[in-house]
Amino acid sequence: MGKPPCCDKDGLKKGPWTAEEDQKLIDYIQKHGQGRWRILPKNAGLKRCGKSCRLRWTNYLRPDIKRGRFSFEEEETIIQLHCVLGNKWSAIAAQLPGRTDNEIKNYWNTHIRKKLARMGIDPVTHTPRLDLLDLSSILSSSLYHSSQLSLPSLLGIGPFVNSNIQNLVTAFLSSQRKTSDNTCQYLQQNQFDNTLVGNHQFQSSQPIQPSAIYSGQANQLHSGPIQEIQHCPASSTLSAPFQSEVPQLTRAKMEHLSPNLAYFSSQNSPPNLWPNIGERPDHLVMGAIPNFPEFDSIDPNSENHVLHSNIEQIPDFSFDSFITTPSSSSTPLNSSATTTYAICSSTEYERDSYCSNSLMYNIPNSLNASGLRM
DNA sequence: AATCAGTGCAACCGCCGTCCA
DNA sequence: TTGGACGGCGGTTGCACTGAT
Repeated sequence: MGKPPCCDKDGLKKGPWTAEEDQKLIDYIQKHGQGRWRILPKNAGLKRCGKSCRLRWTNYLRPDIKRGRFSFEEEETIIQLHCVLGNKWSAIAAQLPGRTDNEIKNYWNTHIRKKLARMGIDPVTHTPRLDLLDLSSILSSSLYHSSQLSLPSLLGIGPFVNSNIQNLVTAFLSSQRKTSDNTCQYLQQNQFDNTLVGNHQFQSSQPIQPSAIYSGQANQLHSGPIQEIQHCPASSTLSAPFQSEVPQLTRAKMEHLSPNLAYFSSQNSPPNLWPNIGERPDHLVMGAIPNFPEFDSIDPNSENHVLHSNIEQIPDFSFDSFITTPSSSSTPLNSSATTTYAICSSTEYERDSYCSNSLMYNIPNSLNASGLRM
């Protein structure tokens, strides 16, 4: 089936590379540069296929590769980006200088995924496993009787993604629906606002247990600063099919974000996409469409690097694309999954127990100080 | 000391998109 | 327009290593 592997050609070696082969490859690339992988092995005197040479170079021999254990911040970045991008390892790797997509992929599969699974979090959706939770009643109640439903939490990413990721999602949703209903726009703006305000609450008070979100307390989480929305019937905001799928909402298909996020990789000094939550930028006021995705300017005077964009430039996203398949998991949400999040420590053991701050509602200062990250 | 299961990671595989003649 | 070359990507495999028994 299909064309045979390139390495099946006679005489081509497979398997681990020897030091001699490595040196030949390094010497050749230093002399001639990379590329032209098809002819490289022949010219370099290697009995390898070009593809193997390219992989060896990009994943191992490249001089700018950072080896060794992933740092805490790198791990956080991976988790957060994966929450948005999914298995777009190359896009994630673009945000982690010196790390290859292969390395990140391996790290995810061997470390992070297992940790999340241990915690009862679906590593695919980044949400607690909801199988036994009757969210439909929660959500239908929220949709029809409350204006305080947080769209990010509805999407199932709220508790695990910092405010900017939530903003990205909200912005996309806003852009998708902005032309359909002015009153909906009003709602979306409030949702966006709520995200910020809500996170401020989180930061200034105790972290909210994710279990609160998923046990029907979501309405309480955003109480207070949130204004009542009187004019936007749920049906105009969420289509009927959407409502019908609400209990299965798990992960926003944010592959669409990749082109936009890829923008960051072209920057030498990536802007901080994860500003301090809770300190709402002045110009992100009611009535302002959330800025996304061009990120054409960064407020240099603010610790909160505000991302500007022109909403009109957002590509045509299908709202349906944000509604994805249900969780693949069948494990019910358990109590351990909801208590671990609040624990935060720097010890190795606890790190392995997955006390990543990325799972907290309040993003630590260290995250900002790291200069992250996209 | 021997065995075995679990883990981590480099390397491979197959598919896909882009480029260009 | 078409098809081959090329490179990138995500998924998977295989093996070396490690720790438990």
